[in-house]
Amino acid sequence: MKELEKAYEPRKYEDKIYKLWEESGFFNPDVCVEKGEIKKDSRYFSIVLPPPNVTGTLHMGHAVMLAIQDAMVRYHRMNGEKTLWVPGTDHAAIATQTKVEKILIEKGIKDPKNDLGREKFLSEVKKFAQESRDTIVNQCRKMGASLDWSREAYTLDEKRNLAVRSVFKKMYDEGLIERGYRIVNWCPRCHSTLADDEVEYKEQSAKIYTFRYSVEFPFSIATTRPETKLGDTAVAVNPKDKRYKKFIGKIFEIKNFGGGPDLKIKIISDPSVDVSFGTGAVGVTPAHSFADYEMALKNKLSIIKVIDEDGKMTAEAGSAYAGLSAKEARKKIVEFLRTNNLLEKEDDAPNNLSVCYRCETPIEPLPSRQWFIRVEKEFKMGPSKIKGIKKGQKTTLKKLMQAAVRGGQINIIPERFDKTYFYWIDNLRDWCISRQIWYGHRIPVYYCKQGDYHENTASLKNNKCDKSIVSVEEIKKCPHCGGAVEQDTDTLDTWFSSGLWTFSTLGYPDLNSEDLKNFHPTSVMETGYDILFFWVARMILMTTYVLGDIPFEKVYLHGLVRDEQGRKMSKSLGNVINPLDMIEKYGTDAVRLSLLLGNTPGNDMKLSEEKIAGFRNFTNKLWNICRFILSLDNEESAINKKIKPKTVADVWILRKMLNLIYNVDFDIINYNFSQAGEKLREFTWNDLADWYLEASKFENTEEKNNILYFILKDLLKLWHPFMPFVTETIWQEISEEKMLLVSEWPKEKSYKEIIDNTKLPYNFELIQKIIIAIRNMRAENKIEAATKIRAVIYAPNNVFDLVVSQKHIIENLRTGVEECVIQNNKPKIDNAICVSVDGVEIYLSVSIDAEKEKFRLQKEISSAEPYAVGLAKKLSNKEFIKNAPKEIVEKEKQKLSEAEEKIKKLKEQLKNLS
RNA sequence: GGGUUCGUAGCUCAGUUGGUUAGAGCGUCACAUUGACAUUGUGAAGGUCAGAGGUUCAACUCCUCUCGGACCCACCA
Repeated sequence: MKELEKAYEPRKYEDKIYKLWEESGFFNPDVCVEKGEIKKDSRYFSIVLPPPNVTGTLHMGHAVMLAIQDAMVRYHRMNGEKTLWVPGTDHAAIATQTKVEKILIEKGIKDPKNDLGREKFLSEVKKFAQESRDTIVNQCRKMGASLDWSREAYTLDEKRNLAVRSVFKKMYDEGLIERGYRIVNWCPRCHSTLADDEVEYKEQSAKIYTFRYSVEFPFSIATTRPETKLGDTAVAVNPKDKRYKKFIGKIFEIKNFGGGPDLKIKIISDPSVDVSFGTGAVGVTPAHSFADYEMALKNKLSIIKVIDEDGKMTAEAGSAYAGLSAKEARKKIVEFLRTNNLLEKEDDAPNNLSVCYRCETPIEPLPSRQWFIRVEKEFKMGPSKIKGIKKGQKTTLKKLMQAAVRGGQINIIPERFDKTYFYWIDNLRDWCISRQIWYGHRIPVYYCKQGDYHENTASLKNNKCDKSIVSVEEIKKCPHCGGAVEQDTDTLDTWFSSGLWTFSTLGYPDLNSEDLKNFHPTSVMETGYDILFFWVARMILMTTYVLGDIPFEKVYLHGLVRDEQGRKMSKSLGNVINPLDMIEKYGTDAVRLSLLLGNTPGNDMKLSEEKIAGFRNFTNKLWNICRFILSLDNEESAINKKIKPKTVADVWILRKMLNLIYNVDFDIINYNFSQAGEKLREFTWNDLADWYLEASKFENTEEKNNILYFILKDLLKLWHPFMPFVTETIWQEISEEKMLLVSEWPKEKSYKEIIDNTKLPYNFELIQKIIIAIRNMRAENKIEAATKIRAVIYAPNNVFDLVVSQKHIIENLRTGVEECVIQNNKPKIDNAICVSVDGVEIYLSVSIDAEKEKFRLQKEISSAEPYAVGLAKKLSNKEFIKNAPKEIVEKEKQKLSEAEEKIKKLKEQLKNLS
C-alpha cells in the first residue's frame, strides 16, 4: 500500500486526473458501452450544458452550474446508465459584437463597423469568439466537468446553422414567422431591435410636464417625453370622465406645434385612462409607445414616426427638429412651450425608464419592419407526443408551451416557478427575432432584386417579381424570374438558436440520428432561474413545435451566487470571487463543495472565501482519513472478502453506512444535492473519523481494518460526484483496476447482507453517550487533562454485557478513565459525581465541590421537571389519547417514564449529597 | 398595481406530507496536542423559530393579518 502525503495538495493532482479521465474516453457513453463499462441495454441519461457565452471567462454562475450538473452526471454514470453531457458555447450575438467593437475602439479604430466593413469586422469577431471559446472550455475542464468533448457544439457552427435555417423555413412555411411593420423595442446604441424580455426597467425620477398643445386646445395633458408629442395624433380620455365627454370624437388642428409640424389631434376614449392621474387626458403617440400603438390600431389613427433608429428626430418632426437628438429636441420643445405660455407645470415624478439589458441604453420604441414569430397564430400540429395535443389538431405555439408543463411532462424544480412560467406565457406577445447586427445567423431570406420586397405575395406585378424567398441553402438567383437576389442583412436573435439547443446538438435536422433517438428528450435542464423566460421557455416553444416532443423532463433552476453580504457580484463593487483563483488556492473539490452544500433550488446563495476554505479543510480531512486507513495493515483483497462485524462499533458503522447510501440516493434522485452532501459530511467526519476510527485504534480484531477499507472504498464512491478529484486521486493510489469515474455505485444490499448475518447488538450510541457524559463531567469539574480518574458504571442487565464488552473503548476514547468498574447492581459511592444516561449510571470518584454539584443537580432537575409535567399533562388529555396515533402516544408514555426515572435519580443524588 | 419568496443561535443555513426538551457549519469561550489530520481533537455558552390571531389533541411546520427584507412582472401618460 502506498503512503499518502501528509496534506492533500490539489494542484499536484487535478490536471493529471482530468487528463486521465479525458484520455480514457469514458466521458463518451459510446466508449463506455464499447469498453464494457456500461451495459448495452441500460437506461439513457442526458444533459445538454447551457452554453456559456463566448464573451468572457468562467464566473461563479458557470461554476455552480457545472458543479451541479457534473454531480448528476457522475452519479448516473456510476449507476450504470448511458450518460451523456453535451458541451458547447453560445455566440451571444449582441453581447459578443458589442465586446469586440469595444476592443477595436480601444485599439484605435474609431468606428469599427464602418471602417472595416461587414466581412472584415465579422472575421475580427470570429477570431475573438474562437479565443474566448478556447479559454472557457478549458476552464470547464478545470472544474472537473465530465463533458463529452467529442460532441462539442457551437451555436454558430455549420451544423447548428443548418438547424436554424431548417427551423426558420419550417416556421415560415407554416405562417408562424412573418415580416411586419410594427412597433418594436429599439436600442439606439446597439442599433438593433430587442425582444420584450430583453428590456429592463430602471426606476428614476423624471420631469413630468403639464401643457396644452395650443392656446385654443381646450385642456392640458401631461407627459415625461415632450419631444414625442410632435408625433401625437390623438388625446385619450376615460369614457366616464365628465370633464371631457363632450370632446370625444372631435378633431383639433394645431398649426406649427412647438415651432414644428402641424398636428391633427383626435379626442378618443379609452377605459385604460386613469381619471385621477395627471389631467386625466393622455397624449397619444402611436409611433413611440406600445400602449398608444394599440390605441392607434383600435381607432385607426395615423402613425407618425418622429424619432429614427439613431435616436434622432425625423423629417416628420418638422424641419426645426429634424436631425436633433431626442434630448436636444426635448429642451427645445419645453422652451417653446414655456415662452408661449403653454407649459402649466413641471413636476418631479418617479418613472420607470426602459433600458437595454445589455448596455443599459434607454430603449426607444419605434415602428420598424421586422421578422416576428407569431405565438398566437393557429397551425396544424405535426406528429405529437405532447399531452393534450394530437397530430393534425389546430393549435398555437402558446398552447404548446402551456401544454408541455401543464400536462406534467415537464417538471420545474422548484415547483413555484410553474406559476411564473404560465403567467409569462399568458402575457406573451409575438417574438421579434430579427436583429440589426452582423454577428449571428443571417436570416435565410432572399429578396429578388427585381421586386419591391412585398410580403408574402407570389405574383408578378408589372413584370416585377416581388416574392421573398426563404431557403435553407444559399441561393444566387431568384427561382421565379431568374433575377439576382440579395439576402436579408439582418441576423436572428441569439435565443432563436439557443432555443434549438437540446436537439440541434443531437443531430437535428437528421431526425434519424442515433443521438436524437437515444438521448432526446434530455433528462434534466439545469440552469439559472434568471433565464427561465429567455431560454427555457424558448426551448419548450421550439422543441414542442419542431419535434412534437418536450426538450427535457425536468428543469432544475439554481439561484444566483452572491457575495457574503448578499450583494450581486460585480466588477464595479469589487466583490467578485473568481472561481479560478479559488481553485488555484483551495482546489476544485473545495470550490465545488462550497457551491453544492447550502445551495437549494430556486434560491440565491451567499458565498465567501471562508466557506471555500472550510471545505478545503474537509477535503484534507477526507484525505487524512484515507491516509490513516491505507497505513493500516489490511488485506488487499478485502473488497472481495465477506466482511464479518466483530464488535458493536462494527455493526453500528455498517448500519450507518447502509443508511447513508439510502439517504444519498434518495436526496440525489430528488435533487437535494445539499442534503446529500451534508449527510455525507456528517458521516465522514463524525461517525467515521471521530468515532469508528478512534475506536478502532483500541480494537485488535483482524476484521476492523478490512471493514475500514471496505467502507472507505464505498465512501469514495459516494463522494465522487461531489468531489471528483480527491476521490479519484486516492482511488488511483489504492490502485484499483477501474477508474472511480466508472466504478459501480455502492449498493445498500451488500451492507444488508453483512448486517443480517450478525447477532451482535448495534447500540454503540449508548457507549457514545457514556463517553460523552464522562468527558462532559471532566470538563465541567475542571479536571485536568492529565489526571486519570476512576469510574464505576452501573449498567442494568439488559445492557450489561454490551457495556462490559466496550470497557476498553470507554477507558480510551479521551475520557481519561484509568480504571473502569462495570457492575449490574447499584453502587453506593460517597464523594463521587454521578450522571445517568439511558438508565446507565456513571460515577466518577473525584474530589468535588459539593455545593457546585448540588447546584448542577438542582439545575438539571429544574429543567427536567417542567418537561415531565408537560408530558403528564399531555397524556392525561383524553382528546390526545383519542386522536393521536398509537405510536405517538406510546412514545410520549415512554418519554414520561424516562423523564420520571431521571428526576428520581437526580433527587436521590441530591439527597446523598446533603 | 399584480405576483413570488424569505424572516429559525453572532453569521450562513437544515428542519422531507403537523407529533424532536428545535439541529449543523462557521464564529466565540475553555481545555488539549510530538504518529491520519492544527487544514486537528474535546467540551461549553448561545434561539419565546419576526409579531398577533386562528385551525388542531398537537403548530417552526397549515390559514389570516401586521411588521421587515429580496426578487419578478406590468404601457400609469
